[in-house]
Amino acid sequence: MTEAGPVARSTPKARRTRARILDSSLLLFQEKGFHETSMRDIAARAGLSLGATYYHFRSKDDLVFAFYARTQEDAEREALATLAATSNFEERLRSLLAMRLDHLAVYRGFFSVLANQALDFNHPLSPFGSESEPTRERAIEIMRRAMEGSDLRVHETLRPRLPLLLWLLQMGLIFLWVHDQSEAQVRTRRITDLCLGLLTRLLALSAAPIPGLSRVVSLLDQLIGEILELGARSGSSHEEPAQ
Amino acid sequence: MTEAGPVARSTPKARRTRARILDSSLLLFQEKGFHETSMRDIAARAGLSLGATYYHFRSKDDLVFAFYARTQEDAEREALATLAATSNFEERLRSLLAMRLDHLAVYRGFFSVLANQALDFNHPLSPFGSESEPTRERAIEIMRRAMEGSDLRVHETLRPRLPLLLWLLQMGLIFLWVHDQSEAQVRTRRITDLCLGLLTRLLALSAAPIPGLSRVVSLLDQLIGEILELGARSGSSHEEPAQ
DNA sequence: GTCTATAACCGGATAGAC
DNA sequence: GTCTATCCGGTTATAGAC
Repeated sequence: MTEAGPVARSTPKARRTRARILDSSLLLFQEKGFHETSMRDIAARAGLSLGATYYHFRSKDDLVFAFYARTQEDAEREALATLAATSNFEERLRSLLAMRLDHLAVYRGFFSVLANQALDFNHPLSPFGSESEPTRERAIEIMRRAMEGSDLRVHETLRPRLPLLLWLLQMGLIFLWVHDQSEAQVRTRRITDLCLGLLTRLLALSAAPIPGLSRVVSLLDQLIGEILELGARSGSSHEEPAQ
Repeated sequence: MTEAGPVARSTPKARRTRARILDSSLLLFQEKGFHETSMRDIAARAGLSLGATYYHFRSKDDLVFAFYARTQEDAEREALATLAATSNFEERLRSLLAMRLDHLAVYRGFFSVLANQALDFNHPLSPFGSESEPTRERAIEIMRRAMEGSDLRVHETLRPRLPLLLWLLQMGLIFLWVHDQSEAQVRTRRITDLCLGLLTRLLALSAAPIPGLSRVVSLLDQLIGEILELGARSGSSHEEPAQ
């Protein structure tokens, strides 16, 4: 697959034009929605021809992809600051999740379109797809940092899985938030709280001496492993750690 | 919103034409894939004009929807027979899940398209959306029957939630299966087994006298409740049981 | 080589005549 | 119920200006 981002190599002028197109499209998406905004609209708003727009962004989806990258960078900076505030794991996670949603709030309207294609792993736009890997890895790294040096208690088997799972939780919450029709998305806020309470209790329970539990933890660990391997070509469960 | 299924009210002739279009489209989807098949192709194969095709199916997606409903009816018959074979809950569920996948196997190739839009609750095609409610309710009812008269043990608070959750589990497995790149989708089979083992153990644990557990169960119950209410307009958590 | 504009193409969807 | 003609919007081809 070829370059995902810019078609043109970053000339100073090209960069400015690119930014202008992106800004125009985001405005239009907010005003009219994603589907309702045509590439012709975007080109017009940016004061360009349709062809020129396609010179800078290879597709309409590509605009969204560029937007992704832009917000992730912003979020990252704020996240690290948040972690310094407390070593309580639940608190850290709560801040992280709240911050992320606050950050995306302006775009919630057209974000729903993203959510649709998110689960198509092959779609270049998907946060789970290979094209998003760098962005995704950075987001997961944030979760690792949140665990690091916190008071988190959890069964040791699950610990290495946790950063990814926490990121998945975050994605899930974003997904719910996008679909949340309640006023000011209060429902998502309640759901987040419930999840946090549940999560910390379950993690704590996972470290407790309960008969039959180690089997459950082991099954869970295997399950996660299998699911992560789903996209790989072969069918055996034990393969060499291929790159 | 207007009628989802047939545009025309079932004239005997209309029904036959409709079936012919649906058959043609399924063949083409299997041969060439969903995206690669145009409505013009389908019309031609069915020996109709484009306009006539749109008279019977309001959109390309609607074809998939019709297909979905068709398989559901078949699956239902087989499911009830399966339940009679054993009263062991895990066994029942295992058969049900395996059967559903076997049933869909022929269409796995283009089913991935379904999976994409499945999570857009507003999309008429989504199994979670309001348009699919009748089909969905029937599928959930199957799960209720699987629990009924089985040896299932579970915390009483969770019992009423379970049919829906089991259906969700099934949907999740179908989703994974669609994306499963392993040979003959063996990975999905392993995942199904792991899920079943995990599920029965967790359900059993939920009924066990473990300190702190009732709080976890209650949180989980609330969480599920909130998520189910997500699409509703208002924001309070306690509303009258509206129709 | 960097950028822009015009004119198509293609496929989903609709209008309106018969 | 079925047709033909058309719209609309994402995308591509291409020609050429700076």
